[in-house]
Amino acid sequence: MRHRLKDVAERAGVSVKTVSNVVNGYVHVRPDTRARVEEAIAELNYRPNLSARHLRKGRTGVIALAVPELDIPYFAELARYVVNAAAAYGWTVLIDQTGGRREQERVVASGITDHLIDGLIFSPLALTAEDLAGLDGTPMVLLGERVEHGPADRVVIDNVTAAREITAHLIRLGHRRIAAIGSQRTDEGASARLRLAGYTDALRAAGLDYDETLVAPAAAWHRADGAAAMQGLLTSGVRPDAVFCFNDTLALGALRALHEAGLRVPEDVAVVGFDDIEDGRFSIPTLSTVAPDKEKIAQLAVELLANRLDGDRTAPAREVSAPYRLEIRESTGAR
Amino acid sequence: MRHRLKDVAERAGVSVKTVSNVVNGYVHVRPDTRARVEEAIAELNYRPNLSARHLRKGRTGVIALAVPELDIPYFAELARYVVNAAAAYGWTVLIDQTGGRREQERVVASGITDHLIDGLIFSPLALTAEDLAGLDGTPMVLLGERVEHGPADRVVIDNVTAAREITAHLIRLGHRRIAAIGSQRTDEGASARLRLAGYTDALRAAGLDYDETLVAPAAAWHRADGAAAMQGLLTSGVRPDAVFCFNDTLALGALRALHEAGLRVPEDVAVVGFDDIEDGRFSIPTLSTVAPDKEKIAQLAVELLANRLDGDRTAPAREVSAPYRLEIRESTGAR
DNA sequence: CATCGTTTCTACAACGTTGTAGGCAACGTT
DNA sequence: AACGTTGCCTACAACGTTGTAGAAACGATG
Repeated sequence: MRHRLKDVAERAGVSVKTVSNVVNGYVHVRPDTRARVEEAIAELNYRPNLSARHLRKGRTGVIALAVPELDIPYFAELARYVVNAAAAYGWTVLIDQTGGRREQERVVASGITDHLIDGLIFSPLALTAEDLAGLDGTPMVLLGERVEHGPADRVVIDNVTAAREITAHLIRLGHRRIAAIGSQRTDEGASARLRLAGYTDALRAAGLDYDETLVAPAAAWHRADGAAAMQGLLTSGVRPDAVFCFNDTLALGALRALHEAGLRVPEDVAVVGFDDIEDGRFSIPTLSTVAPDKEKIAQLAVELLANRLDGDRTAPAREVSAPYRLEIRESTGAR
Repeated sequence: MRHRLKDVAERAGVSVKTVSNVVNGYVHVRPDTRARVEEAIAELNYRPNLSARHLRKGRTGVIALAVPELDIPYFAELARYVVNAAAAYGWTVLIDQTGGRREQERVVASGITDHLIDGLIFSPLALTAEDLAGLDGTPMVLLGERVEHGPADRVVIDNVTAAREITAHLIRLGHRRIAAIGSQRTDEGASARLRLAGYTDALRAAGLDYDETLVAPAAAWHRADGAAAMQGLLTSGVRPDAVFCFNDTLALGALRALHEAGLRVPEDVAVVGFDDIEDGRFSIPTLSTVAPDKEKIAQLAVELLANRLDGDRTAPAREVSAPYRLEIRESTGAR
């Protein structure tokens, strides 16, 4: 069924290599020969065998994107942009789901896949710098702050400043008892640590006290965790006038919990999130948030990977920063 | 850096093939030889080259999942389940995003990828049965009703009955002017056609008139389209007492538009969706919906593909049906 | 002791592709 | 006329793996 270079070659009456040259756009092929070969290719519906090509060339044209969970909207949206950015290089993207488990992340990083892919864009949750240290193999670009001084290129956003700014926005609106949802005790969650730091920075700058009872942890950052954390705050008697959730899904859960408690947003409690997922543009109320430029993040990641693939693989790791902006919507009083 | 069978063989003092036999769990290898080989494998951190293996065996252990858009929550959730179901077979999933464009879907189906993957699970939006007809190549499982009598295995849910049931639920609650959002004029959108049929069936069964002005088209099925369609209905003066949206994102958009128009849900207008995405479990109000068993859909799809890969590739196409249930929440009055 | 079957291992070829080296014309230059 | 250059093409080997065929060692059987 499937045809090979050899079949095309026989049909066109040339050598296998000449067909290969036509397929690869090699210049020195006579126009009539090229035409004959192309005709044969079309007739047989020939398509190159990528595995064989890879085996020979060492390149597949496939990169992997590894994220904790695909049904977290932030990662789904990011995946979309990565796929698009990679398409500009003619690459296909293989998407891997690690579940945020360290073991699975290690498997992905150390490359169960690494003979199949040219490079890896990786958003780790649980992996440590040591896990990454001993890796030979596949060029890698890390997303986020989880691995701070690892051996690989990274794309980050300035979490501390962004968190400070969105908290300052709440303070500017007159809020004084500002809760934070999403802190994490474990070593995991570098983002959590940085966003918490930005939050406390903003409080300090405004002369407000840091009140530990206003800070609620969240094991994962799903809607259910946000709802539970908000409920926890309310039933424990603390009565915040604003809440900074460390991502949008937490915030959507918090909105829900506030609604169930009969509190109005933003009149009784203002809410902000982080990530700018699409849900937040249609929720009731719409959600004020930090909007990282996901398209840019994806482009930068793909670009770093491309440079690494074509260039010096032993060059020192680079770190680039992607922009963000504040997106003020109804949940902090905009209308 | 990367080691080959040959390196392991030299280190263990055996032939290349013996190492291959150990790697593949061949029985007739003396225990001490096996131990020596395994030691060498561990020391060199050997991992087989998948491309080479594929070239030789014709199998990669990689399947592809092609969906229109990853940041449509339904597909993201489905992708998660497919990845998990595939893991049970030791398969990796490559995720492809077609954008729902026919050209791109055709490329995917006819297999730009098809030398790299063993099989394809495909959720087409725009593809026709003819596009699929002439395909040699890769075993394929289709999701949904888009291609009705194609040459490939399919997993479907009974859209007509499900739509009829959720509409009947609205009628049972006393609603009489029930709008529908999501119809599509073009040939695309088999789901739209079937869900519309279920809707009209339910009206007819209850002796209600079909009122064309209550049916709003939606080009795509995003939140923004749902909001626009709902707004359109309201400004055109029709005043429904309930809305059946053909998927949940449309419904979330409709909720938003109703909110902006000052209408309460469910008191003034009841709303139902279709898909049971996570957002609908936390939206305000929470969303009544048809909940297809996504995990089951994924499992069935992977299973069909496995049968096709291991079994008779020319056997007639099979079609299996996945269950669903109604999930009644606040948007139709539950509390 | 000869024969046979089983276990354990090896050599070789092949999967489909492309890089390298080289050959043969045709051309322009001395 | 001899030479080098260029354009076009081919033959061969190699990428890392596994299936096939068969060799060598061993024990069991008659």
